[in-house]
Amino acid sequence: MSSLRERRRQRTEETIRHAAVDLASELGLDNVTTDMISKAAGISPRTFFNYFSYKEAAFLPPALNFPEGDVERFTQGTGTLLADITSLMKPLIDQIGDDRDFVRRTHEIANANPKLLLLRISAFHEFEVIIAGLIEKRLAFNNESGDACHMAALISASIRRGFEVWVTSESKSVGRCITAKIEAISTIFPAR
Amino acid sequence: MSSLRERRRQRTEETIRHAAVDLASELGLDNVTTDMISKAAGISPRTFFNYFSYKEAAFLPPALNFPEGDVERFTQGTGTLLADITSLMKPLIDQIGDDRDFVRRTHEIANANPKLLLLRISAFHEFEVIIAGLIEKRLAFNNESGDACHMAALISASIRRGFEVWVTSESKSVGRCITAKIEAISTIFPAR
DNA sequence: GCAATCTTTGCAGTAAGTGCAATTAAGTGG
DNA sequence: CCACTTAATTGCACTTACTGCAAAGATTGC
Repeated sequence: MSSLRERRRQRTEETIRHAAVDLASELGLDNVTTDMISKAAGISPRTFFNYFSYKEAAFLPPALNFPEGDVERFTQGTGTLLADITSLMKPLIDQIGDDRDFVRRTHEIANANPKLLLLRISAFHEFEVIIAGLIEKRLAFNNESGDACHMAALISASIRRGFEVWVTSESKSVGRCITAKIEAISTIFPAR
Repeated sequence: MSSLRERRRQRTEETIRHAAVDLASELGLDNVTTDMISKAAGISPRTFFNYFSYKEAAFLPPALNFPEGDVERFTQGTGTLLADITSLMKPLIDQIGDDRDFVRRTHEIANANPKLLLLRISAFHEFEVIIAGLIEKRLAFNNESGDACHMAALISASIRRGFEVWVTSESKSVGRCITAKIEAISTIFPAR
């Protein structure tokens, strides 16, 4: 479909994000206003709210999406649950990208700001609910029993921790940090 | 220590809470302002913020506290983990109280309001972090191994679901709903 | 290059939340 | 009962987030 328009839009969004994070890294989120961000990004204050429906949204990662078909592949999968979850996560993890420094700075900003931290936490929770739904579908498809909600809780907790390890350390890639934590589940959770 | 002062304070807080919930049940949280709540509660708009640091706080349950000594009893406990968790939860559950209708109304308000829902979710998450800390201590005390974080994820998910069942159904008590969900963990989680 | 469509912007307005200083109420010690 | 301390309530002015609307500017498809 569109092209110039869409690219401009994405570029502007990036510009705003970076202006926001730069300012908040320096001054703390509480001392940064949407006016300051707008000025730094070279847009009008009103335009900020065309891109982000609330101030904090500029500091949150953009929504991740499963690629076409991956969801079906998972819900109808026949491998072990943990292996199939790991495959399902791979493309999502790739969307997090390689800009580790930027992610880390947003993480630091969030850790210093209760409101933003809360938004991150609830994003993880929403994710957990989605996973629970997928596992439920999968169990039904395979005529298996089990508490999808519990499994999702374990998986989501693992991913959250893997992500945290990645952000606060230097070495391994996101993918390796997260898959390591997911694998660790199998020690207390019967393989399926 | 104080007496009249403290009782007055608690009474005012209750009055505000009820005024807030009454209005929001009727009109939806978005259509209720702090000015409206203040007027309904018979206080000045400024006083509202002496009691609640943000509007939504008036719709959240007051913080629950473990009774003196219960934490130590748990971290040094020798029963099965799930049984001891259940005992630890009992007094907290009692603090939720018997005013099921009121709780249900706050629940309905939250379900219709993303911002409030998010605050509830993160309250559960904070709770999960606390539980993880306690389990970690307990494992260390008993020289046992295990991933406290995973166990806490399971327990917190169970409590959350038990609570939800209670709120959305009619029959059983909070305590029974929650303990039932905690017990269900043992089917996928080795007893300790 | 014209018409439809989307984006940006300015402006005016609502409501949340804060800091401060004055007033009023409660607790305490004599 | 009276001073004195301490806490609670309030009014006021102010900042900031966020919205609706309508006008102006840019993009696109034809």
